[in-house]
Amino acid sequence: MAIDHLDGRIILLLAREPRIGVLEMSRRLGVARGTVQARLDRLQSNGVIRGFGPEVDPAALGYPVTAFATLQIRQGQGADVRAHLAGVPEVLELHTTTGTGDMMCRLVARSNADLQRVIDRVVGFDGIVRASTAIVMENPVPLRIIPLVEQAALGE
Amino acid sequence: MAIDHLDGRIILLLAREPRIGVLEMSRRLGVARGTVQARLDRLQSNGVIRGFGPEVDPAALGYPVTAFATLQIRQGQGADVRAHLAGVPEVLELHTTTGTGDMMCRLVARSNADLQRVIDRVVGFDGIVRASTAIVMENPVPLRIIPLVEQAALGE
DNA sequence: TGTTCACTGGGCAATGTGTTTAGCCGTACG
DNA sequence: CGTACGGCTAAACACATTGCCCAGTGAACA
Repeated sequence: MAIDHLDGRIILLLAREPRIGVLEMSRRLGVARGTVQARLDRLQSNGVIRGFGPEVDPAALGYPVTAFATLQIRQGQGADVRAHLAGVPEVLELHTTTGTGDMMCRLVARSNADLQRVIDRVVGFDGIVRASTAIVMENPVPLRIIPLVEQAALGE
Repeated sequence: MAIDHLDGRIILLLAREPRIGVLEMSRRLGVARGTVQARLDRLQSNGVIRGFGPEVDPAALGYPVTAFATLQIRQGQGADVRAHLAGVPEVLELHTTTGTGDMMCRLVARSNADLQRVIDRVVGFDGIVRASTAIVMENPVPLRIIPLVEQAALGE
């Protein structure tokens, strides 16, 4: 579960040049091909590397507006609300949280006007008592993992 | 910028089996290899597909706790705060938003106790006036893009 | 001491890649 | 009405990479 320095370098290399092959990696890292292959297999079966899915940009798909919505749920309706939200394509992510809200989700929309439609669809469900939305203006730090990988690879 | 049905199928296929090659894709989709190659190149230069970086699970790396923090920033300190937060490895993501808070970030930590350390580090900066944190308990809908791709591919 | 494990370095056949070619077809445009 | 263009197909080629095998080595450990 803990990763060592070589694992870290493999992930970092993969993050920088995803299309790179195992052979080229072994050359760059100065280790045998079999080693890289074994490490990669282990990282994947460990669950450290979940996959290599394409990173799709919602904005390029025509959904340039992102927002976060905090939802308050009627007691005992949690499961229904989850199923409802999972059925809305514009809901990219959903978490249940502690704090003032009960759930928090990430939404995208085609425009600010379209966001209204999305929100209506999200909250137009019986189990949801209240929603408060924050529209994202800028994204100074896009979702990243590399600094954490570096930390984990060095620290351990 | 808009994607058609074939683009959608390529992305979907890639999302399901990321390690698949261009040749195998062309076989499954029933089109020529050159077509798939051309589409993929276009999707990437379009920015629709940003890359194929490995998806790393913070939990498997030893950071099982996720939280969202809403930050209030002292006027005019935005740039400094961004730089500060970008330097914290446990800050996975940062947005500036409308609404009650000025910024919103996603944090990870090794434990609830460790989260305290992370938050202290995050808010231990002059430009940050106030922070309120919501700890994630469950993640019923992990970050996803496929439903949106399907929608974009069919609707357009 | 003996065993296990990770890594090395090599070899092999099979497969995929990058790239180019030519031909086909529908469409937009002069 | 004809033509030029863009997207797709199909095939070819040299080349690199993959998946898989093996034997040997060194370190950790019982």
